[in-house]
Amino acid sequence: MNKIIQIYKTLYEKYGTQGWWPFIDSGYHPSEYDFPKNENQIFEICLGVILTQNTTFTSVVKSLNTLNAMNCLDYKAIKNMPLDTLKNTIKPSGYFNQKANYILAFIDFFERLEDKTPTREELLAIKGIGPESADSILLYAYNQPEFVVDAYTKRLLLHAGLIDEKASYYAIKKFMESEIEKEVKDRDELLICYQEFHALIVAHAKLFYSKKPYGVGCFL
DNA sequence: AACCAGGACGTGA
DNA sequence: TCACGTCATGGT
Repeated sequence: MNKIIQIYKTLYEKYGTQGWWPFIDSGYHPSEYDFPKNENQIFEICLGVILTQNTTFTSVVKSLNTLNAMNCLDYKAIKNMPLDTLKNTIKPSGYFNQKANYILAFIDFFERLEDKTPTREELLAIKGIGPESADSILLYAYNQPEFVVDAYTKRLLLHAGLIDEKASYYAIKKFMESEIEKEVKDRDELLICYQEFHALIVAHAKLFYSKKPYGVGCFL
């Protein structure tokens, strides 16, 4: 058993299943993996992914709640909103000028997609969708086994001495995927592992890797 | 008051 | 390719 799997098991035993991705009406869904249930939930995840870029999810929830109260938590309604109204609604999530346009660009793509699963390259071609957002969308909205790397992941792995300071997003992603796939062979099991692992890293890092010096008190 | 948040883009070297 | 500035609100 390699170190990455050891870290996963330790975090899983400590914090349990995280139930990502959370929805506005039903919240987190620990130990339930039959998600998303419908197209609306797929879009809600994608919307949340864009809004949470470099922003706390509690700020994103404010924006999503407001949209929900306006009966605008779906792509058709958002597409028909005046741009200034959309910007105002998502203002608590920060970068509202950029994110409003990112959301509209994603909706254009989403409409053409029908019910197909997008590729990573297609997602990366959308303005506002970078590596982490593409992987988050694939992992949580489309149940594709793509490991998500975020600032917390890099911090944790750096502190554990498992990666180099200047390791790229893609290098870290492939490192994690190859280590995990050495142990997890079943595709469904792999998907759940990727989904839980990223969520567990965020849960753990919020406690030990959000303020400098990073990693103080970390038991890994 | 400074720092960080479930990053991405545009620019210049 | 990559380092750097910019985008913006909100919590600690």
